[in-house]
Amino acid sequence: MKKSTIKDVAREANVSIATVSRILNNTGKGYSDKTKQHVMQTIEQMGYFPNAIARSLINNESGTIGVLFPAVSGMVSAEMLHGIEAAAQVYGKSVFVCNTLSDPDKTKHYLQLLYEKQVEGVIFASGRLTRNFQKIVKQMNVPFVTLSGISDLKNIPEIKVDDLKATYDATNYLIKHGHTKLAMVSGPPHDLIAGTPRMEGFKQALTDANLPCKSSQISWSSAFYFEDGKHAFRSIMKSHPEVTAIVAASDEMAAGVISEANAQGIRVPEDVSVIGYDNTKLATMTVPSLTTVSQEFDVMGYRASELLCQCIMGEDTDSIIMEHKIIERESVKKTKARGVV
Amino acid sequence: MKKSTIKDVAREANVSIATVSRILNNTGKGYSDKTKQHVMQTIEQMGYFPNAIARSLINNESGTIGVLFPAVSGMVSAEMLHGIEAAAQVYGKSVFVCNTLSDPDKTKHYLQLLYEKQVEGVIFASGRLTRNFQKIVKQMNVPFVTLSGISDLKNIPEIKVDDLKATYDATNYLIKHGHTKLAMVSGPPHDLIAGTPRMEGFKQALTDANLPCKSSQISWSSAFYFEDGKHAFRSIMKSHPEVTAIVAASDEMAAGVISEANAQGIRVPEDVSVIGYDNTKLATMTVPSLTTVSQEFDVMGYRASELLCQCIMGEDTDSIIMEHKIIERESVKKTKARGVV
DNA sequence: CCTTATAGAGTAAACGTTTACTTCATTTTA
DNA sequence: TAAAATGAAGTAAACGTTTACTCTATAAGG
Repeated sequence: MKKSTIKDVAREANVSIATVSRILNNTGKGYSDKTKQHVMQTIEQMGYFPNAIARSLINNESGTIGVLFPAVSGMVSAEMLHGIEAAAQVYGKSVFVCNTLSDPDKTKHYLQLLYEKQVEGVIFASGRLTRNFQKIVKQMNVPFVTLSGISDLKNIPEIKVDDLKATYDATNYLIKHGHTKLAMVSGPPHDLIAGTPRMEGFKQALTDANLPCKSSQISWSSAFYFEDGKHAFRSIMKSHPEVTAIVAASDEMAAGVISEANAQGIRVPEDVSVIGYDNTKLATMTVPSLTTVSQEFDVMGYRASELLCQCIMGEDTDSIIMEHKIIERESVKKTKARGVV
Repeated sequence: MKKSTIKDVAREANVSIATVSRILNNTGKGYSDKTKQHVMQTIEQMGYFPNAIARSLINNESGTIGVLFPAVSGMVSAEMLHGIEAAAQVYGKSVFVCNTLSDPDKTKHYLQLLYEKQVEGVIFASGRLTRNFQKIVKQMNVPFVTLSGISDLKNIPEIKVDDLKATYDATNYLIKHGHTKLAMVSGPPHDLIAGTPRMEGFKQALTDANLPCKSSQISWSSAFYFEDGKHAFRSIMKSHPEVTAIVAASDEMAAGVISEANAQGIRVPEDVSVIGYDNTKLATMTVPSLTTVSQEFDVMGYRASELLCQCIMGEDTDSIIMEHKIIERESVKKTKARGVV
């Protein structure tokens, strides 16, 4: 049973296709109330739905946007995507998801695909938009937005939190609670998104507080996972057993720290305090629950999507630095009063 | 700068659009090697990319599939989506994501949207495809697949694990490890996907082992989250303090159980053993780490997507019951030998 | 050397819409 | 009452492709 088209409707209702089209688009002109009713009725009973592809072709508007993620598995991407989709819906856009696996070839391939599919804009999430992609991005000639990532290209709005500042604040939070022997478990230092800036924030906070700040106070791993946190904390404890507070570059790492501390008979927060980063659901599930820096990923996704849609409509827009805040739970202990928050 | 079309390429290369088209589609006929090279070169230098929308229109193949989730946030959906996208890519399809928020109106709206966008198939994930949707599904006339959900409609292949059997096995695992006083923390009993069958599996295992099985041994909540697990365990401990083992309907709930146990000074697994469900990443992060029933969501997503693409190509296919297995970690204690696994 | 295959390349219709332009009947205006 | 204005409705071109069909020149066959 072939799908019915506007032609079928027109024939069935004894009007021209132009009339049907005008009625469907509610132009308000070009038909009488009577014919409108009649046509609507035939449409209803035929179960006709317009073909969005044909529409796109002539209107030159696909009504779609593309989202590139390194990988959609993982809480962070999931929440972002949720927000992205929600905002897109509001603006009447559909969302194509793409998993680049951080592979430049795959990324380029997806960009081409999105180009061919005539997407009206692209959200580039959690990755680095390098010069490599400049050519295709330029060719596509549609708005791009980076979400929690970085762009080597000019004039691409960004939605992100200020990682440096957030980590600075996290570190400072520990200091304000009386801690003076701090260490950090971090991701890879060459990760310009979540590595470098967070490490930098940690160092600056220490320096500004006139506390010692040696590079050995930072133990980094190749990623931000649970196991990475465990290992990093283990090595910190070897080299700096005097430490009383840890800033972790992700909640997962913080959970790893807690788990390892547990294994070593170190109590959290009595012996060592831990502050996390991300405020994922996980932060509520650890024992003790995690004090952490909140990044509202769903909101970030929403804002990114919103921003993109506004760009698409030709409004001019600007980058958004999301606010962060510290969510206080149970993993940080006040050591001695010292200008408490 | 307008996008260049096949016409522009044709003009530039001094050939007809038909020739360009044939070359692009690699038909192998209708052009000489020389012209092919020449045309490819002009294409390259013009930065031309074919318009997939125009192609779709004439070929009547959109190259897209749609995925409906109650919400893409959350580990489970995220992993599924990852698998879905991966398989779709292999089959050359792009993926539209939709968040229904379990709202029937929204769901219907999305189905219509997907219909208009001419998707070639739909994956209905983690939800119930009710009679409500029968009409539109029929009209769409494209393959549907349910993923970890249920369908009231006939002839819709399903990809799921046998929840009843999996919970039966989980319960049995505890029994085999010498536990005789069991309880369950469950989701809502009217949830036909993850509620009813899991409770049923628990009961059957007890019955088959000739153990007492009163409904008070199951404490259920309205959802499957951490807090739900906490509360449920609390109420179990009130009514059945003798219990030595808990089967939880999700890892999050199990984490809640562990957390609550901790708060009450009950040791896991020494005093009470816990088995989870899902084998999410969370299962490795609890202290102690969770023994749990593995559902490989990414694989499930992949298989669902694969199945759908096969349906699209007209192959006939059948539902897939995924295997489950029990991942042994630290949250279950062997009480006394009794025909151990 | 003439007929017939063959292969390169072009023409134009089709896909399902939208929309500028036209036609025609009815109403308004002077 | 004739001219002008209005509004309903139709005609056909356009969007960027694919493809069946056609045309022409060259190669093959007798």
